[in-house]
Amino acid sequence: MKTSQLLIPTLREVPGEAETVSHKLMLRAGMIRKVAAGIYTYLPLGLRVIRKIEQIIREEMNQAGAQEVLMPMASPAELWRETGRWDFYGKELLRFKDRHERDFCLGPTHEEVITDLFRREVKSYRQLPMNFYQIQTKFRDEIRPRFGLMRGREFLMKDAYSFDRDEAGARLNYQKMYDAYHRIFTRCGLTFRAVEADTGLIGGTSSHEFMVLADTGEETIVYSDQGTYAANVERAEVPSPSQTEQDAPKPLQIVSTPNCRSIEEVTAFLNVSPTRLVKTLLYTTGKDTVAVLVRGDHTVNEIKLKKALGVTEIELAGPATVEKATGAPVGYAGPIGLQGIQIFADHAVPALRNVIIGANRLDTHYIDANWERDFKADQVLDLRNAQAGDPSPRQDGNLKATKGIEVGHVFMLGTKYSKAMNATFLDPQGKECLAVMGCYGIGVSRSAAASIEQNHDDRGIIWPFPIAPFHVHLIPVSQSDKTAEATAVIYANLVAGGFEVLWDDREDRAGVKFNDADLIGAPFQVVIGDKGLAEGVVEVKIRRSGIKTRIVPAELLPHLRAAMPATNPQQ
RNA sequence: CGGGGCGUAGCGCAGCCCGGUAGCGCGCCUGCUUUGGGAGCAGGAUGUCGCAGGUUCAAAUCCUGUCGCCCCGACCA
Repeated sequence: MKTSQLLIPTLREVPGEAETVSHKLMLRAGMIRKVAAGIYTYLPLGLRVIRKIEQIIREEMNQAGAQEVLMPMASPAELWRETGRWDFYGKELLRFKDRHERDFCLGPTHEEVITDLFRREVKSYRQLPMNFYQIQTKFRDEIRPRFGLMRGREFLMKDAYSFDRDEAGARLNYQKMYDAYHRIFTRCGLTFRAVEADTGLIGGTSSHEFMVLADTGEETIVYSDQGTYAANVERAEVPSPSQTEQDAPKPLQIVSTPNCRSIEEVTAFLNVSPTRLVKTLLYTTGKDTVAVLVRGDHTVNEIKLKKALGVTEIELAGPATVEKATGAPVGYAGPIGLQGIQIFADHAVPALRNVIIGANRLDTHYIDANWERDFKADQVLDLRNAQAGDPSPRQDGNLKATKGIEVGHVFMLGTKYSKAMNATFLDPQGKECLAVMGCYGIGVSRSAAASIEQNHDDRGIIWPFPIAPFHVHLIPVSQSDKTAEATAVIYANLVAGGFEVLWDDREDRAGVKFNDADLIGAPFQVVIGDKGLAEGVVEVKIRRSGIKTRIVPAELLPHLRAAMPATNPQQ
């Protein structure tokens, strides 16, 4: 295809709205343009990448026995009320009324719609298992859309839903999807890792996330340095300490700690390590206030805390609440003498001896406080985030931490939705049984962005071959008939050879074309000019390595085919 | 929603503090030259200064309101 037939508005300067590499490069390469916050138009180059990823997904989903459907974007409130998610989903669910004042929403996910289809149309165990998927635009009214396609409000997602006769069947489907996801992301040229994950708003019994490893990722994942354990920190279990500190308890003392509100200030003032402190954080659940104790160098895992409290919303208490509960300003809360509120302690806390804690009084802390003797908690649980250096919960070494971008998520749903919506089938005995479900998502547009995060340099994008918008960027650098003719012949040959070729037929200078080609990131560049042709050669550049090879046009096709592996990232 | 910031030409920005009728770079258009890594010269077009009120002889500039966008936190493919 010629560039003159395509809208590819490359940008020399970086638009001010972009922060991350993928966002900047997608805008600069003319792949996307913003329409509203978190809402984008895909221009021809962007769409071609999306279609490539979709195609890989389709092939692997079909291969894994799933069937493609397409559900509506808008769905009626009744379905969502059946599962309770009309209320539970919150503001992220974009709602509207039709002309008859009936409530609708734009689908953020489609469990309700597919389960409704299933219960209407599937009656017998003979029809099971079934796995439906679609590739469709989702809408989630994100609190804060950002990073371009990375976190849009409108985005493309592949979602699949499996229905099985029993748990064992559901596990089999889950495994099939898990394996298919591995193949999909591998084919997309992504470096990724599957990790244990929290189930969030979708619910269900267990899940894995597929994380593209990138420093700009919004998720933190931990993995064992010797074994196979890997999990999102949201989810990662922290084993209870294997032993208690053996130091002899010293007498409790009260000390003045002027202007020491933070862990940093207290540790600096008293010249101790943060591990010697226990911090007391106050959370509100909307109606109650609770105190949470964690070691000074640990952080509270709010998901674990929510589960412990059996609530869906918690918030760090504001200054007024803290003062009311502790009688002191923020920074001096402690468990000793704390009246009328429940105290939760992370299980690292009881193993400590002679710790420093807030005294519920301005500019004052206790030192050498001891568990049981001086303070205790109503409950002791795993309440903190795992961090690098912690022992793996599978006893297979220690944890390391890294950042990831969530591009896929597989869930075992169990009967959560089939029960709520009465999605049943008849078993061989004629008995009504609930379908056992699973659901499986892939962020299609996010995967494109994630790939750029992993595959770029300071000149632009470096597409892995399978998802590149074009395979070859043809660059005629001389404005002569000779070059024009040679380019036309080479273009025809490459296309006949199965390559997707972008032919830069603009009358721009060579430098402009070279720069745009590097920015757009096709795996191969083929440069054709009078100088080379005089010697009977054209120049092939591999975008990833930058290696240039002079080659006779007749050898071009076999040369490119042989060089294809060099265009992909090494795993 | 809480905290911070920004809306001036297609893009990136200056001008605002201290009101006097809008500018720079890139891009775009025309011509000539140039043509293998973002060309040179000459000429040209483009703005209801986000929107609405208010103050003033006069508002991009001061005041009030409002909308949009970006960044930091809670949500998620």
